[in-house]
Amino acid sequence: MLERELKKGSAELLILSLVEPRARHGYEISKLIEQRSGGRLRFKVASLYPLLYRLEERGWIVGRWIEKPGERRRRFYRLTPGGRRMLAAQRTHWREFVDAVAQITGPEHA
Amino acid sequence: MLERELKKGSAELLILSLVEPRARHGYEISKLIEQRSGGRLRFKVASLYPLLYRLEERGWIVGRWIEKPGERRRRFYRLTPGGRRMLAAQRTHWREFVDAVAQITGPEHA
DNA sequence: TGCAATATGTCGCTATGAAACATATTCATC
DNA sequence: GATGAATATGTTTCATAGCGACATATTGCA
Repeated sequence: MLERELKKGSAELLILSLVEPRARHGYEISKLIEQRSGGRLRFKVASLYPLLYRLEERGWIVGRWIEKPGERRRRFYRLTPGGRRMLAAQRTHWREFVDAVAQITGPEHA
Repeated sequence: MLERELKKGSAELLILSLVEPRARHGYEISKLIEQRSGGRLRFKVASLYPLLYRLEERGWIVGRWIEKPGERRRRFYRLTPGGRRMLAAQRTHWREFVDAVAQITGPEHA
């Protein structure tokens, strides 16, 4: 149960958060995660793309190919209404999880 | 990299934190996690015991059978010096990870 | 021409969480 | 004295998923 909670509460939360304000493509998402975490967090392509497909399968995001002359083709993902609800739930979930870990590992029991 | 960070920073961190102040046995650890998290976090036996063996293999904890008359046999685990160093590293690691997630998912980029 | 950055994708390995199953003891209740 | 809940530890098997390595293609700069 523990790791399941974590997975639902972290990797997916990151993606959903990033596509919330605007549609983004995979490479952009991976760069954003790296930049905003100061290089501490990094998504490998073999993790990121399959995760995007899973999120799309579940109906939380939808991808759309954008092809412009003079640009490589990119697949932009945007949040669906269902994805928005999921994001809200996962934010709460993540907060609770972090609090729980703090309760268990905290110095108040030393 | 992301999930690896999580694993190092959560399940193992919980166990190491709990055996820090005193030696504890598996069942006690599982109950403590459940109690202190208000039932939100729960370790199944099929996760907990193999994890304890792994931590012992790596030399971070050592188990010792305690048998007293009128009591079931229980295996108490205590933190080793190496485990103590690992715990300190993982605490820092976890803090950094949580901060990084906050940076990425936070409202400051909306 | 060559190389870095951009952009997307797959294959195979490995780690691990968890359901289901298994065993045994202590203690309170009926 | 029987029944069952709580205590206590363990294994087998399965599903999930991250990641290293590999593959492909374009843009733009030196």
